[in-house]
Amino acid sequence: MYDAYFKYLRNFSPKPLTDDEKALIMKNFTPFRLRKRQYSLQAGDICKKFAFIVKGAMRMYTIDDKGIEHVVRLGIEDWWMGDRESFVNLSPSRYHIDALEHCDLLYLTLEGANELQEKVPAFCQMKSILDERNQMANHRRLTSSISSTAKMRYTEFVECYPELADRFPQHIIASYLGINKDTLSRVKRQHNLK
Amino acid sequence: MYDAYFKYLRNFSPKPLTDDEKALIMKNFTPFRLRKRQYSLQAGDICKKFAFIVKGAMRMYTIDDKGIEHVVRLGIEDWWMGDRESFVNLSPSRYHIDALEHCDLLYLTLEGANELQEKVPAFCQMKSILDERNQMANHRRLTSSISSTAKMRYTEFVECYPELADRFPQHIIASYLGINKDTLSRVKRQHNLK
DNA sequence: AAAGAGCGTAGACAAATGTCTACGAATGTT
DNA sequence: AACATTCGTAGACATTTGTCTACGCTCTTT
Repeated sequence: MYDAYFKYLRNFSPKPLTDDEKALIMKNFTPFRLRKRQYSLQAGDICKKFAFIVKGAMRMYTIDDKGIEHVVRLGIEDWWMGDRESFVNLSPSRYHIDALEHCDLLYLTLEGANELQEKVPAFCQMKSILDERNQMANHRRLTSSISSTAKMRYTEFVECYPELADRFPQHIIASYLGINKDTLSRVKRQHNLK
Repeated sequence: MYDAYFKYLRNFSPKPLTDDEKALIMKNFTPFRLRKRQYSLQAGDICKKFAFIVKGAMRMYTIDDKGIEHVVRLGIEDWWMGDRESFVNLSPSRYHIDALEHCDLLYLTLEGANELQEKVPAFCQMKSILDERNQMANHRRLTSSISSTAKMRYTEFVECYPELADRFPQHIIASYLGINKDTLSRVKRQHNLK
């Protein structure tokens, strides 16, 4: 389990981890197996653990007044999943997180994250790089959501995240893109004809 | 000019600045007066300076293939304005930034930012808090853009940023919200009737 | 005062997207 | 094998949003 994370860390810092660092990581990451359809977080609860996805597929979403689900984030292997706002501020989350496939996770608490950030440079490095990337990705998603049609948004999504496009069911992707599942179906049909 | 920024910093760190710190800030921030309709950044250029707005109102936007402007960010007193991706990566920006009113700015270069981050704890503190906040604000904006109608988006916007709502012309706000200016006009009309 | 630019509003129409219902294929469950 | 569930597709229709044109108001500039 932990090897997946050690390997992942090498993407951010080429320097090999010391044994002490590995021990710290193993101490602070708790392996967890989340079964399909099981919740990792329920809206109203505080997000006390951030998940590193070793294997599987997850989503984070809200449910609005009309009972409609809106997918806010998707994640598969090597992605992180959690409600950052709730995690950092210890505030109740507005989001649900659940598994769309059986998942192998490594759970990290806030204290764990803080300790690793202090004592494991590679982790700190990872965090700051991810923060930057995340910020840019969100920004791009926002721009495209504001200025593009449904068809363009879907095309961009497939180009940008091909792994996600065939991993998640279509209605989930539609929700992620902020469009109706029927609309997405239509868009794909018209797209194929050209 | 600098006093505005010193005062602003106190929101992030109560500890008063030392004279050395003040000197460092004054060394790295360049005052600049940007007149109405003047550009601070043109798409294609590298964003070499980040602006702290002492006074005035600015916007950042793209122009798409059809020549339509899409406002990505708005800013007034005590806000920052710049294309972070371009600024950090020294990559050409896709955005324009200009002034909607006469502006008094404090310009900061990347080197300046790095020096301040190293040597002025209050600045570093400010940056990390702003990063967090910015991330959350973007996330909220994204969620609302994906899951809300035009009317709801406008209502949320007014609640969240009343200062912006009456400071910027309506067609700019419409663009910021990702809706047509005519649609926003309609939405407001219907809103007032209820 | 005159002319022009910027801005908000309005209405008619077009296009995009949402809603609803139904169906069939694939999959999982018993 | 029988059954229920999930998922994608399709078409008819409603609603929302965009497009275009026109008008009037305000402000600036001349």
